[in-house]
Amino acid sequence: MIKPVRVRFAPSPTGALHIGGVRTALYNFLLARQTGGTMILRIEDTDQTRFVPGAEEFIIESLQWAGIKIDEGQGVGGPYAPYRQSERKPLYKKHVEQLIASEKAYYAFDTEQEIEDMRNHLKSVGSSNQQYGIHSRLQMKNSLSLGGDETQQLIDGGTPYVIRAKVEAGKEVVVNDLIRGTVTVLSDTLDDKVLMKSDGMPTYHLANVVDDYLMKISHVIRGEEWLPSAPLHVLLYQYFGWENEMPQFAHLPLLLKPDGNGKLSKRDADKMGFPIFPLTWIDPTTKEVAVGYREAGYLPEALINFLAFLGWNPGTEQEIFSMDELIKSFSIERIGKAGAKFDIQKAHWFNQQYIRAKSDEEQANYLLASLAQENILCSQELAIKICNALKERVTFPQDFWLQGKFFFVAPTSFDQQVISKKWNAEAVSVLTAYSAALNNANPLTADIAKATLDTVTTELGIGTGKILQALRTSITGGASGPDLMITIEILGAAEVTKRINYALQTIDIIK
RNA sequence: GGCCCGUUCGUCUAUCGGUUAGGACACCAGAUUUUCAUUCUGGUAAGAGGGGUUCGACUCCCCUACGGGCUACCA
Repeated sequence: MIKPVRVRFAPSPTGALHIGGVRTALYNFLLARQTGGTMILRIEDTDQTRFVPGAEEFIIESLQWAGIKIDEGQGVGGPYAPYRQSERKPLYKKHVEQLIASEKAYYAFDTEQEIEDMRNHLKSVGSSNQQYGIHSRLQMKNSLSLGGDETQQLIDGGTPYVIRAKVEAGKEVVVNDLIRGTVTVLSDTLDDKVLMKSDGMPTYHLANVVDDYLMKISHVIRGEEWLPSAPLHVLLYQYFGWENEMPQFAHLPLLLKPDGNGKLSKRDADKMGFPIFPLTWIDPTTKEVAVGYREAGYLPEALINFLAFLGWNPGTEQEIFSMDELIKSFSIERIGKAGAKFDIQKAHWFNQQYIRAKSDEEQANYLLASLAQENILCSQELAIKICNALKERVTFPQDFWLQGKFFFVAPTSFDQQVISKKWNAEAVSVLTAYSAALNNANPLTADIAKATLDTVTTELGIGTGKILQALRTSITGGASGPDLMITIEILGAAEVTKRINYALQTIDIIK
Protein backbone atom coordinates (compact mmCIF):
# COMPACT_ATOMS: atom_id res chain seq x y z
CA MET A 1 0.00 0.00 0.00
CA ILE A 2 1.31 3.39 -0.92
CA LYS A 3 1.14 5.95 1.84
CA PRO A 4 -0.80 9.09 1.03
CA VAL A 5 1.50 12.05 0.56
CA ARG A 6 1.64 14.25 3.61
CA VAL A 7 4.32 16.89 3.62
CA ARG A 8 5.06 19.62 6.07
CA PHE A 9 6.71 22.99 6.05
CA ALA A 10 8.13 23.47 9.51
CA PRO A 11 9.67 26.87 10.09
CA SER A 12 10.69 28.24 13.43
CA PRO A 13 9.31 31.65 14.32
CA THR A 14 12.66 33.21 15.11
CA GLY A 15 12.29 36.00 12.60
CA ALA A 16 10.88 36.76 9.21
CA LEU A 17 10.53 33.92 6.74
CA HIS A 18 13.47 33.92 4.36
CA ILE A 19 13.06 33.64 0.59
CA GLY A 20 14.81 30.26 0.76
CA GLY A 21 12.12 29.11 3.15
CA VAL A 22 9.51 30.09 0.62
CA ARG A 23 11.15 27.84 -1.94
CA THR A 24 11.24 24.95 0.51
CA ALA A 25 7.57 25.49 1.24
CA LEU A 26 6.87 25.69 -2.49
CA TYR A 27 8.49 22.35 -3.28
CA ASN A 28 6.56 20.72 -0.47
CA PHE A 29 3.38 22.29 -1.73
CA LEU A 30 3.98 21.23 -5.33
CA LEU A 31 4.45 17.61 -4.32
CA ALA A 32 1.35 17.70 -2.15
CA ARG A 33 -0.83 19.19 -4.88
CA GLN A 34 0.50 16.94 -7.58
CA THR A 35 -0.27 13.82 -5.64
CA GLY A 36 -3.52 14.96 -4.10
CA GLY A 37 -1.73 14.93 -0.79
CA THR A 38 -1.77 17.24 2.20
CA MET A 39 0.35 20.30 2.89
CA ILE A 40 0.91 20.87 6.58
CA LEU A 41 2.27 23.90 8.42
CA ARG A 42 3.95 23.13 11.70
CA ILE A 43 5.53 25.79 13.85
CA GLU A 44 8.79 24.69 15.43
CA ASP A 45 8.98 27.03 18.38
CA THR A 46 10.90 24.89 20.81
CA ASP A 47 13.56 27.52 21.44
CA GLN A 48 11.85 29.88 23.82
CA THR A 49 14.82 32.19 23.94
CA ARG A 50 14.60 32.99 20.25
CA PHE A 51 10.89 33.54 19.94
CA VAL A 52 10.08 36.64 17.90
CA PRO A 53 6.63 38.16 18.19
CA GLY A 54 4.83 38.41 14.90
CA ALA A 55 7.01 35.89 13.14
CA GLU A 56 4.35 33.20 12.98
CA GLU A 57 1.79 35.59 11.52
CA PHE A 58 4.40 36.74 9.06
CA ILE A 59 5.03 33.18 7.93
CA ILE A 60 1.35 32.49 7.41
CA GLU A 61 0.73 35.72 5.55
CA SER A 62 3.79 35.19 3.38
CA LEU A 63 2.70 31.74 2.28
CA GLN A 64 -0.77 33.05 1.59
CA TRP A 65 0.57 35.84 -0.58
CA ALA A 66 2.80 33.42 -2.46
CA GLY A 67 -0.16 31.19 -3.26
CA ILE A 68 1.11 28.31 -1.16
CA LYS A 69 -2.03 27.03 0.49
CA ILE A 70 -1.90 25.20 3.75
CA ASP A 71 -4.32 22.30 4.05
CA GLU A 72 -3.68 21.47 7.65
CA GLY A 73 -1.74 22.86 10.55
CA GLN A 74 -1.15 26.11 12.36
CA GLY A 75 -3.79 28.63 11.41
CA VAL A 76 -6.16 26.13 9.83
CA GLY A 77 -6.31 23.28 12.30
CA GLY A 78 -6.53 19.58 11.61
CA PRO A 79 -6.67 16.10 13.13
CA TYR A 80 -3.20 16.23 14.64
CA ALA A 81 -3.50 19.55 16.45
CA PRO A 82 -1.85 21.32 18.10
CA TYR A 83 0.60 22.23 15.34
CA ARG A 84 2.75 24.47 17.46
CA GLN A 85 5.47 22.39 19.05
CA SER A 86 5.53 24.43 22.24
CA GLU A 87 1.99 23.17 22.83
CA ARG A 88 2.98 19.54 22.36
CA LYS A 89 5.44 19.31 25.22
CA PRO A 90 3.87 16.30 26.99
CA LEU A 91 4.07 14.28 23.79
CA TYR A 92 7.83 14.67 23.56
CA LYS A 93 8.28 13.91 27.23
CA LYS A 94 6.31 10.70 26.87
CA HIS A 95 8.35 9.58 23.90
CA VAL A 96 11.73 10.45 25.26
CA GLU A 97 10.92 8.48 28.39
CA GLN A 98 10.24 5.53 26.17
CA LEU A 99 13.78 5.93 24.83
CA ILE A 100 15.20 6.09 28.33
CA ALA A 101 13.35 2.93 29.27
CA SER A 102 14.74 1.10 26.27
CA GLU A 103 18.23 2.50 27.01
CA LYS A 104 18.45 4.44 23.79
CA ALA A 105 18.76 7.70 25.66
CA TYR A 106 20.17 8.83 28.99
CA TYR A 107 20.22 11.66 31.47
CA ALA A 108 23.19 14.01 31.46
CA PHE A 109 24.04 16.51 34.19
CA ASP A 110 27.16 18.15 32.81
CA THR A 111 27.46 21.88 33.02
CA GLU A 112 28.42 23.97 30.06
CA GLN A 113 31.86 24.39 31.54
CA GLU A 114 32.36 20.66 32.01
CA ILE A 115 31.51 19.98 28.42
CA GLU A 116 33.84 22.67 27.23
CA ASP A 117 36.64 21.28 29.39
CA MET A 118 36.10 17.85 27.91
CA ARG A 119 36.34 19.25 24.38
CA ASN A 120 39.46 21.20 25.17
CA HIS A 121 41.03 18.18 26.75
CA LEU A 122 40.31 15.95 23.75
CA LYS A 123 41.61 18.65 21.48
CA SER A 124 44.84 18.95 23.45
CA VAL A 125 45.53 15.24 23.19
CA GLY A 126 45.00 15.44 19.45
CA SER A 127 41.75 13.61 19.19
CA SER A 128 39.96 14.20 15.93
CA ASN A 129 36.62 13.62 17.56
CA GLN A 130 35.74 16.04 20.33
CA GLN A 131 32.11 15.19 20.58
CA TYR A 132 30.00 14.22 23.52
CA GLY A 133 29.35 10.69 22.43
CA ILE A 134 30.57 7.14 22.12
CA HIS A 135 34.15 7.97 22.99
CA SER A 136 33.61 10.42 25.78
CA ARG A 137 30.29 9.78 27.47
CA LEU A 138 31.60 7.46 30.17
CA GLN A 139 33.95 10.19 31.36
CA MET A 140 31.03 12.58 31.72
CA LYS A 141 28.42 13.11 34.36
CA ASN A 142 25.42 11.14 33.17
CA SER A 143 23.23 8.20 34.03
CA LEU A 144 25.52 5.90 32.10
CA SER A 145 28.60 6.70 34.13
CA LEU A 146 26.84 7.43 37.42
CA GLY A 147 24.45 4.52 37.65
CA GLY A 148 20.79 4.42 38.55
CA ASP A 149 20.86 5.41 42.21
CA GLU A 150 23.02 8.43 41.87
CA THR A 151 21.10 9.54 38.81
CA GLN A 152 17.85 9.36 40.71
CA GLN A 153 19.34 11.30 43.58
CA LEU A 154 20.49 14.08 41.30
CA ILE A 155 17.12 14.28 39.62
CA ASP A 156 15.29 14.29 42.92
CA GLY A 157 17.67 16.92 44.23
CA GLY A 158 16.68 19.22 41.41
CA THR A 159 19.94 19.12 39.46
CA PRO A 160 19.28 20.35 35.94
CA TYR A 161 19.66 17.73 33.29
CA VAL A 162 19.24 17.08 29.62
CA ILE A 163 18.40 13.86 27.88
CA ARG A 164 20.80 12.69 25.23
CA ALA A 165 20.50 10.08 22.52
CA LYS A 166 22.71 7.07 23.12
CA VAL A 167 24.22 6.45 19.73
CA GLU A 168 25.30 2.85 19.23
CA ALA A 169 28.88 2.30 18.19
CA GLY A 170 30.02 0.58 15.03
CA LYS A 171 26.87 0.96 13.00
CA GLU A 172 26.50 2.10 9.43
CA VAL A 173 23.61 4.48 9.31
CA VAL A 174 22.04 4.82 5.90
CA VAL A 175 20.01 7.79 4.79
CA ASN A 176 18.15 7.27 1.58
CA ASP A 177 17.77 10.66 0.05
CA LEU A 178 15.54 11.25 -2.94
CA ILE A 179 17.94 13.87 -4.27
CA ARG A 180 21.32 12.63 -3.15
CA GLY A 181 20.88 8.89 -3.23
CA THR A 182 22.31 6.77 -0.47
CA VAL A 183 24.29 8.59 2.18
CA THR A 184 26.10 6.32 4.59
CA VAL A 185 27.61 7.49 7.86
CA LEU A 186 29.43 5.54 10.53
CA SER A 187 27.60 5.96 13.83
CA ASP A 188 30.90 6.53 15.64
CA THR A 189 31.16 9.93 14.01
CA LEU A 190 27.77 10.97 15.34
CA ASP A 191 27.45 12.58 18.73
CA ASP A 192 24.96 11.99 21.51
CA LYS A 193 22.74 14.89 20.57
CA VAL A 194 20.61 16.50 23.22
CA LEU A 195 17.02 15.37 22.73
CA MET A 196 15.44 17.22 25.58
CA LYS A 197 16.75 20.43 27.03
CA SER A 198 16.92 21.26 30.71
CA ASP A 199 13.84 23.45 30.38
CA GLY A 200 11.87 20.37 29.37
CA MET A 201 11.54 21.42 25.76
CA PRO A 202 12.61 19.02 23.04
CA THR A 203 15.33 19.93 20.59
CA TYR A 204 14.64 20.00 16.88
CA HIS A 205 15.77 16.41 16.46
CA LEU A 206 13.34 14.89 18.92
CA ALA A 207 10.38 17.09 18.13
CA ASN A 208 10.87 16.66 14.43
CA VAL A 209 10.98 12.90 14.45
CA VAL A 210 8.14 12.51 16.93
CA ASP A 211 5.90 14.93 15.08
CA ASP A 212 6.67 13.62 11.63
CA TYR A 213 5.76 10.18 12.88
CA LEU A 214 2.64 11.22 14.74
CA MET A 215 1.48 13.39 11.86
CA LYS A 216 2.10 10.59 9.40
CA ILE A 217 4.45 12.64 7.27
CA SER A 218 5.42 10.79 4.09
CA HIS A 219 8.18 13.07 2.76
CA VAL A 220 10.56 15.31 4.59
CA ILE A 221 11.60 17.99 2.12
CA ARG A 222 13.95 20.44 3.77
CA GLY A 223 17.19 22.35 3.28
CA GLU A 224 20.54 20.69 2.85
CA GLU A 225 21.72 22.13 6.15
CA TRP A 226 19.80 19.23 7.73
CA LEU A 227 21.62 16.50 5.90
CA PRO A 228 24.33 16.08 8.56
CA SER A 229 21.72 15.38 11.22
CA ALA A 230 19.60 13.12 9.05
CA PRO A 231 21.51 10.01 10.20
CA LEU A 232 20.59 10.82 13.78
CA HIS A 233 16.99 11.11 12.73
CA VAL A 234 17.16 7.74 11.02
CA LEU A 235 18.62 6.30 14.19
CA LEU A 236 15.78 7.79 16.22
CA TYR A 237 13.20 6.20 13.96
CA GLN A 238 14.95 2.90 14.58
CA TYR A 239 15.15 3.45 18.33
CA PHE A 240 11.45 4.23 18.45
CA GLY A 241 10.68 1.19 16.35
CA TRP A 242 9.19 3.32 13.58
CA GLU A 243 11.43 2.22 10.78
CA ASN A 244 8.56 1.15 8.59
CA GLU A 245 6.83 4.49 9.00
CA MET A 246 9.94 6.53 8.37
CA PRO A 247 9.30 9.30 5.83
CA GLN A 248 11.35 9.66 2.70
CA PHE A 249 13.98 12.36 2.80
CA ALA A 250 14.80 14.98 0.22
CA HIS A 251 17.49 17.52 1.12
CA LEU A 252 17.28 20.58 -1.07
CA PRO A 253 20.35 22.41 -2.40
CA LEU A 254 20.90 25.76 -0.74
CA LEU A 255 20.32 29.23 -2.13
CA LEU A 256 23.71 30.91 -2.38
CA LYS A 257 24.91 34.51 -2.39
CA PRO A 258 24.92 36.16 -5.85
CA ASP A 259 28.62 36.97 -5.63
CA GLY A 260 31.28 35.09 -3.82
CA ASN A 261 30.29 32.09 -1.83
CA GLY A 262 28.12 31.04 1.02
CA LYS A 263 24.52 30.83 2.02
CA LEU A 264 22.27 33.64 0.90
CA SER A 265 21.79 36.03 3.78
CA LYS A 266 19.93 39.21 4.54
CA ARG A 267 23.20 41.07 4.46
CA ASP A 268 23.83 40.07 0.86
CA ALA A 269 20.36 41.07 -0.14
CA ASP A 270 20.73 44.48 1.49
CA LYS A 271 24.10 44.94 -0.14
CA MET A 272 22.83 44.06 -3.61
CA GLY A 273 19.59 45.92 -3.14
CA PHE A 274 17.02 43.17 -3.40
CA PRO A 275 14.54 41.87 -0.84
CA ILE A 276 15.21 38.79 1.24
CA PHE A 277 11.75 38.47 2.77
CA PRO A 278 8.51 37.88 0.88
CA LEU A 279 6.78 40.72 2.73
CA THR A 280 8.04 43.82 4.42
CA TRP A 281 9.30 43.04 7.88
CA ILE A 282 9.89 45.43 10.70
CA ASP A 283 12.25 43.96 13.23
CA PRO A 284 10.42 44.21 16.56
CA THR A 285 13.53 45.02 18.53
CA THR A 286 15.65 47.14 16.20
CA LYS A 287 12.67 48.59 14.30
CA GLU A 288 14.72 48.11 11.17
CA VAL A 289 12.54 47.91 8.06
CA ALA A 290 13.28 45.29 5.41
CA VAL A 291 11.22 45.84 2.28
CA GLY A 292 9.61 42.64 1.03
CA TYR A 293 9.13 41.23 -2.45
CA ARG A 294 5.47 42.14 -2.37
CA GLU A 295 6.10 45.76 -1.51
CA ALA A 296 8.97 46.02 -3.99
CA GLY A 297 6.54 45.17 -6.76
CA TYR A 298 7.28 41.53 -7.43
CA LEU A 299 4.25 39.58 -8.51
CA PRO A 300 3.75 36.43 -6.45
CA GLU A 301 3.37 34.27 -9.55
CA ALA A 302 6.62 35.66 -10.97
CA LEU A 303 8.49 35.11 -7.74
CA ILE A 304 7.15 31.57 -7.50
CA ASN A 305 8.15 30.83 -11.09
CA PHE A 306 11.62 32.22 -10.44
CA LEU A 307 12.03 30.34 -7.17
CA ALA A 308 10.82 27.07 -8.63
CA PHE A 309 13.59 27.25 -11.21
CA LEU A 310 16.30 27.76 -8.63
CA GLY A 311 17.30 24.15 -8.26
CA TRP A 312 14.63 22.54 -10.35
CA ASN A 313 13.76 22.47 -14.04
CA PRO A 314 11.19 20.61 -16.07
CA GLY A 315 13.66 19.23 -18.62
CA THR A 316 11.94 21.13 -21.42
CA GLU A 317 12.65 24.60 -22.71
CA GLN A 318 9.53 26.12 -21.29
CA GLU A 319 10.35 28.73 -18.65
CA ILE A 320 7.09 30.45 -17.86
CA PHE A 321 5.07 28.26 -15.55
CA SER A 322 1.89 29.07 -13.69
CA MET A 323 1.40 27.43 -10.33
CA ASP A 324 -0.89 24.87 -11.96
CA GLU A 325 1.72 24.06 -14.57
CA LEU A 326 4.37 23.74 -11.89
CA ILE A 327 2.13 21.34 -10.02
CA LYS A 328 1.76 19.21 -13.13
CA SER A 329 5.44 19.20 -14.08
CA PHE A 330 7.15 19.09 -10.72
CA SER A 331 9.17 16.09 -9.71
CA ILE A 332 11.68 15.57 -6.93
CA GLU A 333 13.88 13.57 -9.30
CA ARG A 334 14.55 16.70 -11.34
CA ILE A 335 15.79 18.75 -8.41
CA GLY A 336 19.50 19.48 -8.77
CA LYS A 337 22.16 18.69 -6.22
CA ALA A 338 24.27 21.83 -6.33
CA GLY A 339 23.48 25.10 -4.61
CA ALA A 340 22.08 27.87 -6.78
CA LYS A 341 23.41 31.40 -6.75
CA PHE A 342 20.65 33.90 -6.41
CA ASP A 343 20.44 36.16 -9.48
CA ILE A 344 17.89 38.93 -9.07
CA GLN A 345 18.17 39.86 -12.77
CA LYS A 346 16.35 36.72 -13.69
CA ALA A 347 13.63 37.57 -11.19
CA HIS A 348 13.25 40.94 -12.91
CA TRP A 349 12.81 39.20 -16.22
CA PHE A 350 10.13 36.91 -14.84
CA ASN A 351 8.35 39.87 -13.30
CA GLN A 352 8.42 41.74 -16.59
CA GLN A 353 6.98 38.76 -18.41
CA TYR A 354 4.14 38.45 -15.95
CA ILE A 355 3.36 42.19 -15.88
CA ARG A 356 3.13 42.28 -19.64
CA ALA A 357 0.81 39.33 -19.71
CA LYS A 358 -1.68 41.13 -17.47
CA SER A 359 -4.91 42.43 -18.96
CA ASP A 360 -5.42 46.11 -19.76
CA GLU A 361 -7.65 46.45 -16.74
CA GLU A 362 -5.13 44.90 -14.39
CA GLN A 363 -2.35 47.10 -15.67
CA ALA A 364 -4.58 50.15 -15.38
CA ASN A 365 -5.27 49.19 -11.79
CA TYR A 366 -1.57 49.30 -10.99
CA LEU A 367 -1.40 52.83 -12.32
CA LEU A 368 -4.64 53.82 -10.63
CA ALA A 369 -3.32 52.53 -7.33
CA SER A 370 -0.23 54.71 -7.60
CA LEU A 371 -2.32 57.69 -8.66
CA ALA A 372 -4.61 57.25 -5.68
CA GLN A 373 -1.59 57.53 -3.42
CA GLU A 374 -0.66 60.76 -5.14
CA ASN A 375 -4.24 62.00 -4.91
CA ILE A 376 -4.54 62.22 -8.67
CA LEU A 377 -7.85 61.41 -10.29
CA CYS A 378 -7.93 59.46 -13.51
CA SER A 379 -10.54 57.48 -15.39
CA GLN A 380 -9.98 53.82 -16.08
CA GLU A 381 -10.26 54.52 -19.78
CA LEU A 382 -7.41 57.00 -19.69
CA ALA A 383 -5.34 54.76 -17.43
CA ILE A 384 -5.67 51.92 -19.93
CA LYS A 385 -4.52 54.21 -22.73
CA ILE A 386 -1.48 55.31 -20.79
CA CYS A 387 -0.62 51.78 -19.71
CA ASN A 388 -0.82 50.61 -23.29
CA ALA A 389 1.76 53.20 -24.26
CA LEU A 390 3.95 52.11 -21.36
CA LYS A 391 3.47 48.36 -21.16
CA GLU A 392 6.61 47.36 -23.06
CA ARG A 393 8.83 49.33 -20.74
CA VAL A 394 7.79 48.27 -17.24
CA THR A 395 9.18 45.65 -14.90
CA PHE A 396 7.24 46.50 -11.77
CA PRO A 397 3.67 47.71 -11.25
CA GLN A 398 4.86 51.02 -9.89
CA ASP A 399 6.78 51.65 -13.12
CA PHE A 400 3.53 52.67 -14.80
CA TRP A 401 3.46 55.68 -12.51
CA LEU A 402 7.21 56.21 -12.35
CA GLN A 403 7.51 56.25 -16.12
CA GLY A 404 4.17 57.86 -16.84
CA LYS A 405 4.30 60.63 -14.27
CA PHE A 406 4.58 63.29 -16.96
CA PHE A 407 1.12 62.40 -18.24
CA PHE A 408 -0.23 63.91 -15.05
CA VAL A 409 2.37 66.42 -13.99
CA ALA A 410 3.76 68.95 -16.46
CA PRO A 411 7.54 69.11 -16.44
CA THR A 412 9.18 72.02 -14.68
CA SER A 413 12.71 71.03 -15.56
CA PHE A 414 14.12 69.63 -18.77
CA ASP A 415 16.75 67.07 -19.69
CA GLN A 416 20.08 68.90 -19.63
CA GLN A 417 21.73 66.81 -22.32
CA VAL A 418 18.94 67.38 -24.77
CA ILE A 419 18.86 71.09 -24.08
CA SER A 420 22.58 71.56 -24.58
CA LYS A 421 22.73 69.42 -27.69
CA LYS A 422 19.37 69.80 -29.41
CA TRP A 423 17.85 73.01 -28.18
CA ASN A 424 18.78 75.39 -30.97
CA ALA A 425 17.24 78.00 -33.24
CA GLU A 426 15.83 75.35 -35.59
CA ALA A 427 14.17 73.52 -32.75
CA VAL A 428 12.72 76.71 -31.34
CA SER A 429 11.27 77.71 -34.70
CA VAL A 430 9.67 74.31 -35.26
CA LEU A 431 8.27 74.11 -31.73
CA THR A 432 6.85 77.60 -31.99
CA ALA A 433 5.15 76.81 -35.29
CA TYR A 434 4.03 73.37 -34.15
CA SER A 435 2.48 74.73 -30.99
CA ALA A 436 0.51 77.23 -33.02
CA ALA A 437 -0.56 74.63 -35.59
CA LEU A 438 -1.73 72.24 -32.89
CA ASN A 439 -4.11 74.83 -31.57
CA ASN A 440 -6.41 74.20 -34.50
CA ALA A 441 -6.19 70.44 -34.42
CA ASN A 442 -9.28 69.04 -32.80
CA PRO A 443 -9.68 66.17 -32.15
CA LEU A 444 -5.97 65.51 -31.94
CA THR A 445 -5.01 61.93 -32.77
CA ALA A 446 -1.50 60.53 -33.01
CA ASP A 447 -1.87 60.51 -36.81
CA ILE A 448 -2.93 64.13 -36.94
CA ALA A 449 -0.17 65.10 -34.53
CA LYS A 450 2.32 63.42 -36.83
CA ALA A 451 0.87 64.93 -40.00
CA THR A 452 0.85 68.37 -38.42
CA LEU A 453 4.46 68.02 -37.38
CA ASP A 454 5.44 66.87 -40.86
CA THR A 455 3.70 69.84 -42.39
CA VAL A 456 5.50 72.25 -40.07
CA THR A 457 8.94 70.77 -40.63
CA THR A 458 8.44 70.61 -44.36
CA GLU A 459 7.42 74.25 -44.49
CA LEU A 460 10.46 75.27 -42.48
CA GLY A 461 12.70 72.90 -44.38
CA ILE A 462 14.01 71.25 -41.21
CA GLY A 463 14.35 67.49 -40.76
CA THR A 464 11.94 66.08 -38.21
CA GLY A 465 14.63 63.94 -36.68
CA LYS A 466 16.70 66.98 -35.75
CA ILE A 467 14.08 68.46 -33.49
CA LEU A 468 12.25 65.45 -32.14
CA GLN A 469 14.33 65.20 -29.00
CA ALA A 470 13.72 68.84 -28.22
CA LEU A 471 10.01 68.37 -28.79
CA ARG A 472 9.88 65.39 -26.47
CA THR A 473 11.74 67.20 -23.75
CA SER A 474 9.48 70.21 -23.98
CA ILE A 475 6.47 67.97 -23.47
CA THR A 476 7.73 65.35 -21.02
CA GLY A 477 10.86 66.88 -19.58
CA GLY A 478 12.77 63.68 -20.34
CA ALA A 479 14.98 62.37 -23.09
CA SER A 480 13.17 59.10 -23.64
CA GLY A 481 9.74 57.64 -23.24
CA PRO A 482 6.87 56.05 -25.08
CA ASP A 483 5.89 56.96 -28.62
CA LEU A 484 5.76 60.75 -28.75
CA MET A 485 2.77 61.04 -31.08
CA ILE A 486 0.70 58.79 -28.85
CA THR A 487 1.88 60.78 -25.88
CA ILE A 488 0.64 63.93 -27.59
CA GLU A 489 -2.68 62.32 -28.39
CA ILE A 490 -3.18 61.31 -24.76
CA LEU A 491 -2.20 64.72 -23.44
CA GLY A 492 -4.45 66.61 -25.87
CA ALA A 493 -3.80 69.75 -27.90
CA ALA A 494 -4.42 72.25 -25.14
CA GLU A 495 -2.00 70.62 -22.69
CA VAL A 496 0.65 70.01 -25.32
CA THR A 497 0.67 73.58 -26.57
CA LYS A 498 0.72 74.85 -23.02
CA ARG A 499 3.75 72.69 -22.25
CA ILE A 500 5.59 73.61 -25.44
CA ASN A 501 5.01 77.28 -24.83
CA TYR A 502 6.17 76.98 -21.25
CA ALA A 503 9.34 75.24 -22.42
CA LEU A 504 9.96 77.86 -25.08
CA GLN A 505 9.78 80.61 -22.48
CA THR A 506 11.63 78.86 -19.68
CA ILE A 507 14.45 77.32 -21.62
CA ASP A 508 15.20 80.53 -23.46
CA ILE A 509 15.44 82.28 -20.16
CA ILE A 510 17.81 79.62 -18.82
CA LYS A 511 19.97 79.91 -21.88
C1' G B 1 40.46 19.93 12.63
C1' G B 2 36.39 16.05 11.93
C1' C B 3 31.97 14.36 9.23
C1' C B 4 28.81 15.01 5.03
C1' C B 5 27.33 17.16 0.30
C1' G B 6 28.62 19.32 -4.19
C1' U B 7 31.58 21.03 -9.04
C1' U B 8 28.79 22.12 -17.39
C1' C B 9 28.99 29.34 -20.39
C1' G B 10 29.44 35.38 -15.62
C1' U B 11 24.33 33.29 -13.60
C1' C B 12 20.10 29.43 -13.67
C1' U B 13 20.46 24.99 -16.22
C1' A B 14 19.80 20.59 -20.43
C1' U B 15 22.69 16.22 -21.46
C1' C B 16 20.90 10.08 -17.89
C1' G B 17 28.55 6.57 -22.72
C1' G B 18 28.63 8.36 -29.05
C1' U B 19 25.57 15.96 -29.63
C1' U B 20 28.92 21.12 -34.02
C1' A B 21 27.69 20.29 -25.53
C1' G B 22 21.26 22.86 -26.16
C1' G B 23 18.11 26.78 -23.81
C1' A B 24 17.18 31.07 -20.61
C1' C B 25 19.06 35.59 -17.90
C1' A B 26 22.93 39.02 -18.41
C1' C B 27 26.37 41.02 -21.94
C1' C B 28 27.96 42.56 -27.08
C1' A B 29 26.73 43.59 -32.36
C1' G B 30 23.27 44.40 -36.38
C1' A B 31 18.12 45.37 -38.08
C1' U B 32 13.40 47.73 -36.93
C1' U B 33 11.60 51.93 -33.95
C1' U B 34 13.08 59.62 -36.66
C1' U B 35 14.35 58.80 -28.84
C1' C B 36 14.74 55.16 -25.12
C1' A B 37 12.44 50.64 -24.35
C1' U B 38 10.20 46.65 -27.06
C1' U B 39 10.71 43.17 -31.09
C1' C B 40 13.80 40.40 -34.52
C1' U B 41 18.61 38.42 -36.12
C1' G B 42 23.42 37.18 -34.88
C1' G B 43 27.57 36.75 -31.43
C1' U B 44 31.08 36.11 -27.16
C1' A B 45 31.02 32.30 -23.41
C1' A B 46 31.25 26.05 -20.14
C1' G B 47 32.29 20.20 -18.71
C1' A B 48 38.04 22.20 -11.99
C1' G B 49 42.74 19.07 -12.56
C1' G B 50 44.89 14.17 -12.81
C1' G B 51 44.39 9.10 -13.22
C1' G B 52 41.56 4.87 -14.56
C1' U B 53 37.14 1.71 -16.91
C1' U B 54 35.60 1.65 -22.18
C1' C B 55 36.09 1.05 -29.15
C1' G B 56 34.31 5.79 -27.14
C1' A B 57 33.55 9.70 -21.57
C1' C B 58 30.63 15.95 -19.34
C1' U B 59 28.22 11.38 -18.26
C1' C B 60 30.87 5.46 -14.50
C1' C B 61 35.13 4.69 -10.60
C1' C B 62 39.42 6.69 -7.76
C1' C B 63 42.58 10.70 -6.18
C1' U B 64 43.53 15.92 -5.81
C1' A B 65 41.81 20.85 -5.84
C1' C B 66 38.08 24.13 -4.97
C1' G B 67 33.24 25.44 -2.96
C1' G B 68 29.38 24.61 0.50
C1' G B 69 26.88 22.61 4.88
C1' C B 70 27.19 20.69 9.76
C1' U B 71 30.12 20.21 14.00
C1' A B 72 24.98 24.40 20.40
C1' C B 73 20.65 22.59 26.01
C1' C B 74 19.47 27.16 17.53
C1' A B 75 16.47 25.57 14.15
